[in-house]
Amino acid sequence: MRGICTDRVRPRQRILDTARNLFRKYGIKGIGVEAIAEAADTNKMTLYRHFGSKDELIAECLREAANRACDIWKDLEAQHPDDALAQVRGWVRFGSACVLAEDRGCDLANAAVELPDGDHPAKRVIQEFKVAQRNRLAELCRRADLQNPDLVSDTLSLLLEGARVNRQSVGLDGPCAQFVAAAEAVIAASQRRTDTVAADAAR
Amino acid sequence: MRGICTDRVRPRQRILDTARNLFRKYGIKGIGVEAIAEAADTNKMTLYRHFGSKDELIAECLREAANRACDIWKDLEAQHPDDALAQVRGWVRFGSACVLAEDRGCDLANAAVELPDGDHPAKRVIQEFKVAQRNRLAELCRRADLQNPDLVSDTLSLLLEGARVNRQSVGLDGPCAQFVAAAEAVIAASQRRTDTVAADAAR
DNA sequence: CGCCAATGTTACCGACCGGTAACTATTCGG
DNA sequence: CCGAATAGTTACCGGTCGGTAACATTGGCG
Repeated sequence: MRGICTDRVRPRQRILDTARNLFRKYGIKGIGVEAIAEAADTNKMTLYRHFGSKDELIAECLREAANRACDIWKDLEAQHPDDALAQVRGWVRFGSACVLAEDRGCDLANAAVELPDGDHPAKRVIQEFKVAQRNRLAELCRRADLQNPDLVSDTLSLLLEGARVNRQSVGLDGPCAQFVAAAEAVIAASQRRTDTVAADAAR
Repeated sequence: MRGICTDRVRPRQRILDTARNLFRKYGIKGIGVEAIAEAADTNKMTLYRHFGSKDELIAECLREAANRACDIWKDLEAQHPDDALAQVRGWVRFGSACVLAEDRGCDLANAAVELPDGDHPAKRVIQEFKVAQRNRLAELCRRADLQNPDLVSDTLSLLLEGARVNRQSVGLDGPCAQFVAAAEAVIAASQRRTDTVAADAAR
């Protein structure tokens, strides 16, 4: 018995992966620790030995999701080395892929909505992650020689955050379908200093 | 005893108002029906006689919130009669006021995040509301003679949705602080056909 | 007044919640 | 091969959840 091939990973990691999926599927408050443990082919005691409480499990899940999400920046640099503008455009396309692929939005943002309690251990994780992402994108926009880089990066952040949350309300046919077009227009409008780019951006 | 002056409203309305506040404060899944009934100076039975279930109470709350939110359009028309562009700008300022005033974002969008279950009676309410808002704003942008009115309205929608959800993760100092600037820039960029406005929009 | 509908009260249901205790079985490194 | 750490099992705790039954109380209206 037991799962077919999941046995090579230790319970701690199985629990984290399973919890992340179930939180996405049912909402953080919509799934209990026992169900998580069972779905991870283990038991409640082991879960509580690794994470002291459900709240800590939540926080650890988000920490992992945040680390995973931070890999973008390396990927972008790898795909477009020394081309900050192409990296900004890559960020947009990556964001679009997230919107299209995931029926649920950003785990961190969703958790912030689901956990209004300001003292929750997850809140610190969420805030630090979002601030870090914001700074990274702003830096990228600066290196891409865009006008008003801080305004552009915050605009792009808001567009993506809006697209990911709006998809959960309206679906794929809603405003989120315009995310790429909106983002590209913003980028184009703030790079007017170079001369030839305005034309292809209008398309 | 009893509340000081709340007795003039019938229990049904008291329950709706109280539920809306408590859902905001603790999250939909974070508060129980008994607590809602007691906070509304009534009891669980009365609640269940008016709304058949917690899920129906949630849906009814959102229906009311949606109706309340629809009053904007009349207000905008009243404040800037026959000036669609001013109404678009008014929409932006109203959105900004929401972001600044409420620590929690749009009740409907939050509910969509908190209730991943696709069969929940609230889902239909949320979707219809968001679609209606989108159409209204798009129509306004069309009447304001903006270029690409559909793209502009969706961009503005995404910006506001992003600002309201991002505020819950990062707080008021995050990207949401740039909502007005971002929105104004988008509007300005899409009204280049008239000649004099570009200057004041640059500020 | 007397009737009826709306409300309030109390007690209860089964299910599940997050969390713990005590004990056993497994694994793995020295 | 032994000992220690890790993992699994079972049973349990008090509390809360959404939801219901039966009955008592109120209040408005003909």
